[in-house]
Amino acid sequence: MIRLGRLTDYGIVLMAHLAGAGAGPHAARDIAAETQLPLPAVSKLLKALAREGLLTSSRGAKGGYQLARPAEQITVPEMIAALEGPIALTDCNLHEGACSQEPRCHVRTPWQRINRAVHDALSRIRLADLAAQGALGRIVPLVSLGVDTTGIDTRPHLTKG
Amino acid sequence: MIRLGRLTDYGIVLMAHLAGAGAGPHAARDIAAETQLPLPAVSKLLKALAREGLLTSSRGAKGGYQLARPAEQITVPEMIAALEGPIALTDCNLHEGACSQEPRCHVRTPWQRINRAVHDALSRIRLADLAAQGALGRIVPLVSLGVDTTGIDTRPHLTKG
DNA sequence: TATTTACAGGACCGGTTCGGTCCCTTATCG
DNA sequence: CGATAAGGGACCGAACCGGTCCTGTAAATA
Repeated sequence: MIRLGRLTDYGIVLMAHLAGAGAGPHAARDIAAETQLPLPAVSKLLKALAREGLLTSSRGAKGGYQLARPAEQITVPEMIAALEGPIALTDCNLHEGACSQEPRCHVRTPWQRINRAVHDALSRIRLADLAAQGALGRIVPLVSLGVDTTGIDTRPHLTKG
Repeated sequence: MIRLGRLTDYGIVLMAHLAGAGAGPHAARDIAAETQLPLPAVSKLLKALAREGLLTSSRGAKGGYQLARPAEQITVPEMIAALEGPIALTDCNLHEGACSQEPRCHVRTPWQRINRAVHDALSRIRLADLAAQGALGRIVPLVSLGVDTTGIDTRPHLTKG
């Protein structure tokens, strides 16, 4: 179902939290407490985000993490790429020659278009959009957003047989 | 990196193959041979696709599978949903109350928008587009499609530390 | 009607990945 | 110099996924 790893989800929550918080450095411990996420995971994620250049870190007492750029200049694919590597729905989009039958595959080129479509769609959403405090805690059913929910079954079907 | 399961990839290849092949029923055995995919996997996938209504099956001698609808009327999200369940990047997009901290989560609503963006982008691509024989075996570098390949690293970063 | 063909459904297994945790080192502030 | 906090790496258990096999059932043909 095209899932994102849970850690990646967490990571984006952390980024959104930092975007909403004040400017100074925020300690991993505090961030974990405020977002109610497990500290070790938060620590690992912040480290990765800093290594990839989305956050800046300062060590020592009074240290912590903060956004490397304003939230308006950070896109969703950037964050995903920082945590999971680049967006690639299939292997053959990534490694040339990963698939043994690339030469005879009719579907490879279209897959690249699909990949691009997803990437473009995500690129239009910026961190600032996620951090908007507007609907704090408001739970909106999918239907009201125009998402197609017909025939939704929730479970993968391959496992059924 | 937002991956699709390999079986799902296979499944779409199968669909594309059927879209390109003639109208009569095609046996799983033949399809496996023509696509060079392992028969057991092909069998499982065709079964699932038939159960979900994307293919029709006929049993017995001369039996096999064929598209339930013309390829122009089958979209990518339909196929993905048939094999992996509905498109949902995070759990909270699916099950109401799946996440313990839904009430205080600032990011849930934006995630739904992201999800919808992906879904819409994919909906514009139909099976007929994938089956187009035009560029048979042609390998096109990502760059020429306008895909952003800057700083691509290929590996997930979380595992690094 | 007997036989062959081919789908239907379920059970099973091994490997990989992922989520989660802990340790030690390094740098900064007071 | 001591307390604080990030940096980096190793490690483990559990879940998921890809892959395989076996038995049952329906249809067509001779």
